[in-house]
Amino acid sequence: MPRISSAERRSALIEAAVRVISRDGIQAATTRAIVAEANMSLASFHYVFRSRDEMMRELIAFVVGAEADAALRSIGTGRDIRTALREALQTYFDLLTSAPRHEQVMFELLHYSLRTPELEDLPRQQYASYHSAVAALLTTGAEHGGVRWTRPVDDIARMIVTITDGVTLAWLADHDDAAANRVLDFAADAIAAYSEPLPAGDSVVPSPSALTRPRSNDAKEMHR
Amino acid sequence: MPRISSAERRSALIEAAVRVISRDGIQAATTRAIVAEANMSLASFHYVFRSRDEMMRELIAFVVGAEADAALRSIGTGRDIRTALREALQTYFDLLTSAPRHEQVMFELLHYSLRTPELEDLPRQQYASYHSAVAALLTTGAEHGGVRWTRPVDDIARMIVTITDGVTLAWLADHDDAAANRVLDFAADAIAAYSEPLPAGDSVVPSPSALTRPRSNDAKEMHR
DNA sequence: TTTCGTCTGGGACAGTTGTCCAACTTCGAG
DNA sequence: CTCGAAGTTGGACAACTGTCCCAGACGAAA
Repeated sequence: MPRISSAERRSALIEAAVRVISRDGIQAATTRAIVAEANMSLASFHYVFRSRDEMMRELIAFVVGAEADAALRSIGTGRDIRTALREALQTYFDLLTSAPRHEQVMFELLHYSLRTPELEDLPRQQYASYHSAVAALLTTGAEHGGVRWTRPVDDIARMIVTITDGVTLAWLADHDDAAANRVLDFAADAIAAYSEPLPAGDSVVPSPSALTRPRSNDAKEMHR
Repeated sequence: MPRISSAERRSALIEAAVRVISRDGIQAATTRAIVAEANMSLASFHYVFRSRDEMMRELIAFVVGAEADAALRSIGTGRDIRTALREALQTYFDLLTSAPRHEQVMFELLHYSLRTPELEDLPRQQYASYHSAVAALLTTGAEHGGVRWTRPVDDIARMIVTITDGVTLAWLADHDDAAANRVLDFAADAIAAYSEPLPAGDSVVPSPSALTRPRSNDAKEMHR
């Protein structure tokens, strides 16, 4: 087969492993299944990875990073903060229903990490990453909506991650779209209750223009 | 070894399997590990179970039933509904922190079922079981607190399961007791907001003015 | 006591797993 | 062109997996 640099092979194998795990579960992500998916020989695997665990570690870091990035792109465009929240949650839910396997993989990797001593520091980082991504989203959303949070953003971010995790699990189990949407309505109400209008003149962004501002360029440069 | 009836052997093996999974994860629950934990010979396994999958199916049913039972025993004793809710959530959280492996096993079994075609109907039943157990709890709690829910109990039950699942996952990942307690405070507030005093005078408890008042958490000391 | 269905245990089977090796091929620097 | 490093390969290894078979051992009915 073609001659490929070591670094390319690493990422090719990781991407192949992600496909295998999505399709058949983490249990099926054997070295042979992965190299078959990547159209490589078995020996290539241990040429670039010292062990399967080493590859798993890189895979998880890669996939968690991508997940946080995806979250950061889901800014709601609603006029008021409640609508913006609901739309962001809907964006996530649409993502879930259109690619359920992806979120399923996230959970499987989490539990795999929790059971693997060499990876036991990863779950903490994984959730810290989620929380800070959502917190950044909340801060941006509040500025756009001309409100401020009456609780620490970190706490509210954790509430949101809590709810999306819970909704995801239940939906993966019973695929009840309507029930999930009712829970998301509830969540948007409850979270929006922890916001209040900014005192006049105190705002960084003038309220009226924020309300009518087009949504185009906002999400880009906000990377924590 | 002693002569044991087929039924006894079944439950002994299932209990041994639960111990193995708790200790080492579902991927370590091999037939050999299970019979070793139960002090049996390997052949005994296939004498009472046609296959490992058949045992897994029984194990999940057994363990999910026990989980729903445990939920039903966690009725809050608070006078107002908000306090009762918070106490019930605290009971669950104490259970989680004192036996984290148990909830971890629940998730692992869920994901195992989702990936096993012959078991794919189990997750739906599992969550239906959780939801109805919590719904029963909510109905009892409302009667006890002299209130009624302003939304269908089934929806509220789903919200609660959503939140406990989410809190559990995050806590398993980062063991942040304080943050979890703040989320549970939030949940109790938000859920209690969907209750209202019974219209007639048949309420056992005087109208609680603190019903929907957000309350800061009186966090107990947390380790770390 | 004999019989017979129920239980037990050791061992075997074929398949899969992670890891490694020795041999082979390619390629660019000297 | 030479040569050594980098890349590639099929095959092997020992360990482990789920499952099965058969020779027994037990206990109650006959």
